[in-house]
Amino acid sequence: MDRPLAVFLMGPTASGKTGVAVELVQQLPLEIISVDSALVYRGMDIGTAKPTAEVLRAAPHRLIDIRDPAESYSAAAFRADALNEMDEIVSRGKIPLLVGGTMLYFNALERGLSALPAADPEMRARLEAEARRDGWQTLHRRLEAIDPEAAQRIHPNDPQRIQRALEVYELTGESLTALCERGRNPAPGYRFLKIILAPADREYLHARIERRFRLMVEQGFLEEVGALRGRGDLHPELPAMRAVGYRQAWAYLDGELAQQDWQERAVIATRQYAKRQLTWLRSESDSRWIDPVSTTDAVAVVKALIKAAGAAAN
RNA sequence: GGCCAGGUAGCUCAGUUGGUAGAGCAGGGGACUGAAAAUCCCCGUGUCGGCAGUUCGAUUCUGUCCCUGGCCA
Repeated sequence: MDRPLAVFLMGPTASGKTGVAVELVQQLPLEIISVDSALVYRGMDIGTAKPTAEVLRAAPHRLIDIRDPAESYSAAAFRADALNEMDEIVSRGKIPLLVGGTMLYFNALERGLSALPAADPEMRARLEAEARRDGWQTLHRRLEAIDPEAAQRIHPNDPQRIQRALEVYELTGESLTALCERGRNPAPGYRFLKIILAPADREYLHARIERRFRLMVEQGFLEEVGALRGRGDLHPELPAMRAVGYRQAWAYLDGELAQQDWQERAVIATRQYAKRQLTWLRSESDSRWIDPVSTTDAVAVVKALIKAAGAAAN
């Protein structure tokens, strides 16, 4: 028997992915898995444009609300979780529909990750402290001695990657480059149908982003962030609180951003996020692009693609 | 109406002792292996408000007009 089909529905933020996915599950034997690093967090609903409870009842999404905002998630955790969910869906005779905008997660799922150690909060804190004392440039020079290739690849101004490369070495005694050269996870036992939903017109996307953000504010986005902040155990450095919009709202509540500024900054951050997503999407070769603007019925097109891919299996 | 301060990149501004100008932000392109809605890298020609004058040469000096803000009537 052939490998089971799994469908990717990828796209930048505010491209209408959720709407299409919700319609699809009502018409085809699909089950949705969310591919989104922010939707995993409970209590982050408005600012992440999480589907409403009502929508989720009609079209359940897996891998939503699986973490507290104080926790972190990761590409590796996503890969494992997604593969579990996919197997489960297939065992019930359905097709997994992976919908989202976190391209690293799609990438990790499809192409796998190398055998690297998980993030180690203590090690990171230590490296952070060293960086505060000596500067990241110094740590970058240290990386150069340990792993010249990684140092070549990683810019001296990129603290996150310098930290990760050093963390990997400290934890394993082997360089990031050496570990990566040993390859990645074997390809998952699925056939992937990769669909990209993205408007070609950037102006149009920007307008949608802006409109959607205003809606979020009307729906009480600021109150949502206020409640999170009011918990007392969260802080702006957490992965969850660094999310687009949340970061700016938090800064406003802290008095670091003027009232008239935080909203504009949040919209700007969203646009820039969409741009990064599009950069990633452009490098996807074996995908089918659908422009929701010029396509009269995107749902019908996607549906036909899935049917064709399903038929190809038999 | 008078006086003052401005009019330079999409925005906020710097600057040119006269040799046609550059930052931040925005925007665009790119990278991406356990934080990824993250973290980084690269990209700056614009009648220097209009017209006229002085000058080899004016965005820079002069005149005038227009526009914006403030103060005074």
